[in-house]
Amino acid sequence: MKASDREAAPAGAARKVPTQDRSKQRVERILDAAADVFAEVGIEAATTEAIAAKAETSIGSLYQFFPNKKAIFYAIVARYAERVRELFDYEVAPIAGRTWQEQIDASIDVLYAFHHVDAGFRAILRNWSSGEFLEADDAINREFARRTEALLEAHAKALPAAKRRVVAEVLVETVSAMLILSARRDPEHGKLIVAEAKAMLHRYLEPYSARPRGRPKGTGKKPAK
Amino acid sequence: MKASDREAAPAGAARKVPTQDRSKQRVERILDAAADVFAEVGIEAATTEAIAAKAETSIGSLYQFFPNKKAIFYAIVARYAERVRELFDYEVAPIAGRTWQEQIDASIDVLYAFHHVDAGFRAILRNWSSGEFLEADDAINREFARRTEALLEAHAKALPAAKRRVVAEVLVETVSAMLILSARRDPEHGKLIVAEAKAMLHRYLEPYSARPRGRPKGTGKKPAK
DNA sequence: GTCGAATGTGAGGTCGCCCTCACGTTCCCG
DNA sequence: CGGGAACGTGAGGGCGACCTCACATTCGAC
Repeated sequence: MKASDREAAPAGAARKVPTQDRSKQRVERILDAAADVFAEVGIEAATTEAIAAKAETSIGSLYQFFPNKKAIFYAIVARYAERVRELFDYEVAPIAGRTWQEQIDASIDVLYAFHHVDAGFRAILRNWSSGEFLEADDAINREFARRTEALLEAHAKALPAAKRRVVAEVLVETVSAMLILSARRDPEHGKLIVAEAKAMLHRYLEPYSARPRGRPKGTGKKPAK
Repeated sequence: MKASDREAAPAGAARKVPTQDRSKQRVERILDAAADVFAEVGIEAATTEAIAAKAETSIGSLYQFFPNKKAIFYAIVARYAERVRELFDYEVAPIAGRTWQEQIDASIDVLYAFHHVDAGFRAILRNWSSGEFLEADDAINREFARRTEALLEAHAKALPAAKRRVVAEVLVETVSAMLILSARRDPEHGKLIVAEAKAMLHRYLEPYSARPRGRPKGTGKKPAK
């Protein structure tokens, strides 16, 4: 990807949309391969030839469905964003009977597993370079943050509405950073990091949490204020 | 920078070292220009021609002192690492009479200012792509973490030695993430983020801090354990 | 002032990468 | 089974980026 591509096709310019099953699968294979290649060598250094090769198809096919490399990138981002949305809606949604600490821990565990299942994900999510791509990263995290705000509204009764946005941003960005850090270390140490991150967030959010007095689980210590 | 550069000169291969003042200044100008260009368009998309143009010199001169683009990149990383070391040694070092909370706040403020003074810094520090460059980023943060460990040893008496490394890593990575996030937002909102980050770290570190009982500033609540 | 070394220059060689296009293959509908 | 549409292929055009090299300029010691 060269600097001069800056003004290339907007996102998914005029191209065939696959109608047959065969080609739908091919498109999926291309996306999978692209995610792998991006993760391995970086987005800019990834070549369409390498992607096609890994997808076991020809460049011609690749360019039949994607107008250019950028479009492939954005298609992957869209796919990830969709997965993240689903994850949030089905896995991170609050479960009745959980304490908010358990809720946090469970959410982090879910995201941790997601990061580790799809090696491309964590690479794509953060490890790109120029401003244009950072936009996409930020967009995903903003979406995260928006949904986190909703969770805060439900759970963190002691948190004034005006501060919700900042707190949500800080939370999302911290969790992202911790998961990425943890993925960079060996699994054992990575788990320590995740555990420590959980502890940090517990202590951070404690003053914001609604505190129905006299919970049986409580340690007996009083809330900070 | 193409994928095939992977095996290029190790870092600073055989090249003239500047002996005259004129050329020393030129090398500095090239590094400054390169930092700017990297920050603007990303590392991979940056071209040696653009760097030379911004440094108001010719490509020929550039290649007289640097064997290839990678070498320029690593020279910048080394320069930044050096500045960060100095920052840590002279600005983040503990000051007698400060509470540990004040120490944290002051350190973050110093790093915040550093990030904002040198626009290239924050861009370089995180926004690069392929694995090779991530190495360099991680290396800098490991160095940060090592020095933070030393600070923890001095300040966080309640923190067992075995946990120091994880805590230092979590701290460094969190601060990095928060500063980068804050730089992505407009300055006003950015300051809110920094303030919130400080609050988070205060609460996080509280149980680890040495707690000479009966401090006048204390809220009276007992540490979590 | 003289001369050799250090430094500066930029047109152009070379190469890798993006993407096209003309042609071959598979699918599907009646 | 026939024909048209969808799909698949890969050699190669074109372009831009890295880096070289032959030559020009400046520096500094004597």
